[in-house]
Amino acid sequence: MVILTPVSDATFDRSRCSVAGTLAVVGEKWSLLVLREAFLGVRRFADLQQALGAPKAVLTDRLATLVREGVLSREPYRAEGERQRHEYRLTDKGRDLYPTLVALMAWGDRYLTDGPPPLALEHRDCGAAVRVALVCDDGHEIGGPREVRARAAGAGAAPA
Amino acid sequence: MVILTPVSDATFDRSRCSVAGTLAVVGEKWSLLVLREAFLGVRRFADLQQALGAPKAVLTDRLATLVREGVLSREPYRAEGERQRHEYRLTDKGRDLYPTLVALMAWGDRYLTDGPPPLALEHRDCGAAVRVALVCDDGHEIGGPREVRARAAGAGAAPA
DNA sequence: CATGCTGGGTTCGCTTGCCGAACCGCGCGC
DNA sequence: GCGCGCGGTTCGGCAAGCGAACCCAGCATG
Repeated sequence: MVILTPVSDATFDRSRCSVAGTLAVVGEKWSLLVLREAFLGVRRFADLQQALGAPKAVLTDRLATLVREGVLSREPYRAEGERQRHEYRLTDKGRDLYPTLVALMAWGDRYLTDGPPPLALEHRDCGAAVRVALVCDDGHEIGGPREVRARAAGAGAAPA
Repeated sequence: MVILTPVSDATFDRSRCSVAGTLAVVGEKWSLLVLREAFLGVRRFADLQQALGAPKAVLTDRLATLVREGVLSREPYRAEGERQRHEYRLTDKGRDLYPTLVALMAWGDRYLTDGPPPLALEHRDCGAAVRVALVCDDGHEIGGPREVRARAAGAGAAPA
């Protein structure tokens, strides 16, 4: 007897869910905040540490993970009369996490902050405010989850 | 003397950053996965527990947090000849986290999965695939972080 | 009535992770 | 050579996550 959730859409293989997978990469504490700093242009260990206030050991670990996962790259540089150091910069893979960060920020701006948002994003070309939108490939803008249907990949019969 | 990072855009007050704030609400382990299930229509404790495989105690705690934060509501119900139970359902505040989940999922679909995504989202009206996009209020679609400028709230030309 | 079953938790040890502070090592300027 | 500062690593303590065991209400069964 299989007592699964009675919800039709909910019968898919959680173990390979993309949300879980992404969280396995960037879901640990500090990871997404490191990326926020990266998007703000912070690249050096000391600057990250000061901006975040995270323990050095944790920061070291998070950076190593993000580099290993290909979200950041660790590249040598040397400043005027100093020894060689490394800096951490976003890869294309990392840059593609931008919408996720913006979505998190937008929610916080709306529900956690009163008054103007602490950080405003504007389109470099036209100066207008930037926001995240759900759209479908036919060009419709989507208001919320109710307008969306989820379909599992093995949409025939896949017992878990 | 304030020694902040030399990076121009990076000088804003991290302590009230909306990304950090949002993560304080949904950034703990399992929280976003609970919400994923919620968006799939899973509402009952036992169903959540089975779907996620999280320890009961943690799940209890996450649900309580999400209810306290107003992301979920805890509502009594009673099924045919059973005693009264509670179910957890998304509030509007919770529903507004949908783009965040979709963004996380999209990234995982792209970089973590080969082949078709485990879960496909389609527009209920037209059947076309759903994706998350960055747009500006003038209607331009934005390709990535390079096209965006961040401005701190306290900075010079900030209209209230 | 006593008994058992089931859903929704709570409690209990154990392990893992996070934390701040201390320590270390390399390369540079002196 | 000496000291210094960046970029870590190490260390002890605390908090969170973990699976398993336990608990309690209420319905069903005998």
